[in-house]
Amino acid sequence: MAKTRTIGRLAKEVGVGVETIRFYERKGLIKQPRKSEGPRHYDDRTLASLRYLKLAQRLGFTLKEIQSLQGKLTSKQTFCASLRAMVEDKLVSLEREAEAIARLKQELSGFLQRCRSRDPSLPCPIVEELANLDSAVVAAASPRRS
Amino acid sequence: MAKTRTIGRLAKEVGVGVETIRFYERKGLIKQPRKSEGPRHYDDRTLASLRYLKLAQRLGFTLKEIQSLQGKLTSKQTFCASLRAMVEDKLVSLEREAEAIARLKQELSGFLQRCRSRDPSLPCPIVEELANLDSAVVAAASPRRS
DNA sequence: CTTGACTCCGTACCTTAGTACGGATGCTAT
DNA sequence: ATAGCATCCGTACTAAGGTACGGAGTCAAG
Repeated sequence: MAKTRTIGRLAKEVGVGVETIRFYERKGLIKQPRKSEGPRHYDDRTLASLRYLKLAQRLGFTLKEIQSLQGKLTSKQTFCASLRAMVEDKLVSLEREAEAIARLKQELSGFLQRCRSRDPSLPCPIVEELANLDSAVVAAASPRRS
Repeated sequence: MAKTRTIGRLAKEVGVGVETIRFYERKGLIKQPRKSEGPRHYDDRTLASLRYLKLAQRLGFTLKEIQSLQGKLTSKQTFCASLRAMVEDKLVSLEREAEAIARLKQELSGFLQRCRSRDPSLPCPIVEELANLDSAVVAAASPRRS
């Protein structure tokens, strides 16, 4: 039940690299087993911590956020409240991100639309548009000295 | 018409820092005016290049993409084609990003839902869920030595 | 004539999440 | 006993897009 493993096996079990585990240790995200003459041995708690970390990461939390949440682990109550607050914040910021992406998609689609639905005998309107904006670009595109 | 300005005024006109302009110069994104005894003078072309760069950035292009597009500036034709290809790629990746964000929102909402709609006398189900996953976390939350 | 603002230039630093390197030592299988 | 991995540990590097710092020179106003 209380299995232990070396860092290499732990890495394989969690699906990360050995260097990644060392990196998490340095960051204080997981604890390092005490030194004991030769290779360190990682217990099930550390394995679980790592899995938890990876889950949180998959849910969009940064390592910093995960760490600050670990700092809230004084009681289940405060942990639950902090976790909920964090998830709520994350949802808000995801909403904002989604909106920004939608706006960009709109803008780029319009761009393409104008480019595709042009008179093929005329130059691309987008290029012309940029041309007005950026005479340097145009000069480079059709070199004629100024 | 052919106004010139020092780096500080250029920065203000475009709304970036002086250091940022130097950074773009080092990256080869805008050209540096030739040295002329004392402060360099930036012309309207450079101003336009910067505005163009900032527009492209606002549309979600990285500096690297912007640079590679500048490399395509041999003719309006190839420029137009490259630009269109890039915008199309960007739309595809935005679509993927939007989907990923939607999935995350789903997952996090479900999380909150389960946490909110619980029997208030029982412990938070999410915390319990994490508990099963991470005995180390729980041990830290309600310390009782193992 | 000196203070303050501006410029020039190189270099270092920041964030995020790792990855890579290199030498020393330890473990394992033949 | 020795070849060949694995581990330990510190340091440096990556991408992206800048930001900051330090010293030196220049310019205009008061």
